[in-house]
Amino acid sequence: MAKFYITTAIPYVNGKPHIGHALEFIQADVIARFYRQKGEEVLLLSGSDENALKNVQAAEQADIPVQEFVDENAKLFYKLSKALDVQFDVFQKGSNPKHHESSQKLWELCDKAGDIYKKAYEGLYCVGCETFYTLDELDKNQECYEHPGKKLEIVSEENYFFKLSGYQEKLITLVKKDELRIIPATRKNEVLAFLKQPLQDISISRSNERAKNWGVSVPHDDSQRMYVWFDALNIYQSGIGFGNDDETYKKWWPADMHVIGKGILRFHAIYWPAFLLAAGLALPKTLFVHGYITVDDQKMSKSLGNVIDPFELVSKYGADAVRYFFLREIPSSEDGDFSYEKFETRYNADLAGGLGNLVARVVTLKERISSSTPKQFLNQELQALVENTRSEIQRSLSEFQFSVALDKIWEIIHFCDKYIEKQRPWEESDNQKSVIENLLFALSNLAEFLQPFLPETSKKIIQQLDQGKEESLFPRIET
RNA sequence: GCCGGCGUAGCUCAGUGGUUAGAGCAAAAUCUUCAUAAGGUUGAGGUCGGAAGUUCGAUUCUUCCCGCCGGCACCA
Repeated sequence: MAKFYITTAIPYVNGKPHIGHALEFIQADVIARFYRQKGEEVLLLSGSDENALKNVQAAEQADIPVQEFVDENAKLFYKLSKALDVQFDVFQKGSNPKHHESSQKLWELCDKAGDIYKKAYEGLYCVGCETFYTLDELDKNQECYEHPGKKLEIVSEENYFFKLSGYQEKLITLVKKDELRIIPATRKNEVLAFLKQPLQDISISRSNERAKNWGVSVPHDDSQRMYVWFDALNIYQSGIGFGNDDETYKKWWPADMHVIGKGILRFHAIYWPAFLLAAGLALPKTLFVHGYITVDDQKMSKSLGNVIDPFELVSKYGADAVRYFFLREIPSSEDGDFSYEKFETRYNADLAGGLGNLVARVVTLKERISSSTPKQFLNQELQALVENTRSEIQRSLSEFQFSVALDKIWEIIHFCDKYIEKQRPWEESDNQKSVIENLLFALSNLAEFLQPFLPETSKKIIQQLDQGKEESLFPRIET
């Protein structure tokens, strides 16, 4: 049996999840469910990046112990996956001691390869933010935006560096040859454009003081903690046993796919493969990069007050409606826009009037005849359409075009509506029974196709075909 | 500034060197009642961002211009 290991990005948990996280969870879940349905052995991993300094700062502000703070927030992310019917097989926390050990192992492998060295790092440090800034991140007075009027200090600190510069050519080759496949092509081009400039070595540790004694300790040096990205990326490995369970690790690594947002492309396309190359480990096969979601065509932000709470969406419309909207309306690898108006229009047109209504009318028609769902089609046209849809789903999902796949599935719905109109199976006739049976079989195929996208709805359709009419799948929203 | 992408019906987008440029949604008319006042049918709606060029012929290729978006490292 083929294995398929897929991950979401590892969100840093200094706040609550927003709909961007929901989008990514849903996309990854659909792919995982699709492969699972095909019979492959699938593992879907997510987790929480808990070792970032930002977590410490956010915890301080909330006046909560750091561990407690990240535990609470991580729980919310996990809860979101449940709310969305997203099935994580592993949820690896960055504060898990096994993860710490695992990251130390990765560090030691890189060190053994001679790719880690110590060097003084000098930069502009804002005491207020407790962060280093580069000049272009500062305002015209060379002060940070959070703390105007406060001069930045030049701080120098000994850190460990990773010889990223040594991997330039290898990375270019890997990306060019699609050995590290990056989807969509525009993101691949961006990486290649970036790799045209000479790579600089990167700092991969912080002083304990600056890290506030939080995060993974550097092996054999108690005075330093790992730079958060070094360990965060390794959650992809630590969650499947790297450093503590060789058998499990060997079974799943390398990752077949990392699903990530466009903002963290460089870490995944350059740093991560370089760390793995240094450590002599296999590389992930594919990076799928999605865009960001705007709300009413504006960037989501706390200050604008337009942040959409995914939990609220789910409790208002249901998990499958939320899944449907994000998969159908947000272009899978570009930015997309959310608005309640778009959501409700989509919902009423496709879910209430389309799918839900079709199921209701067919299930009612079924009660007119004594029949159960047949095992095959009698109508050739319908059969051809369904078979064609099966291959179209396969094709479009291999290119992560969720929207196209759903569009193809909806063609079956439109066909069935027309078929009913034309055949008038509510009237008694010689072919009444066969028409209804065709529809029943069409719906059972529909349920199969919908399973990765709308798992709960898929289940309900099968149930209604079996047990007769129940409550509406998607009650119409009055606007 | 440099690099890349985009600009097609009211909205979201598809598409092709060649006869009348497509889909869905929204809006209109009409048919129907099995169904969630849902569904079917039909019609309307576009100088395919602007200008020039290549060509027998360009929305599709080239150049320029205008507008929008993304990327340009140690920040998660």
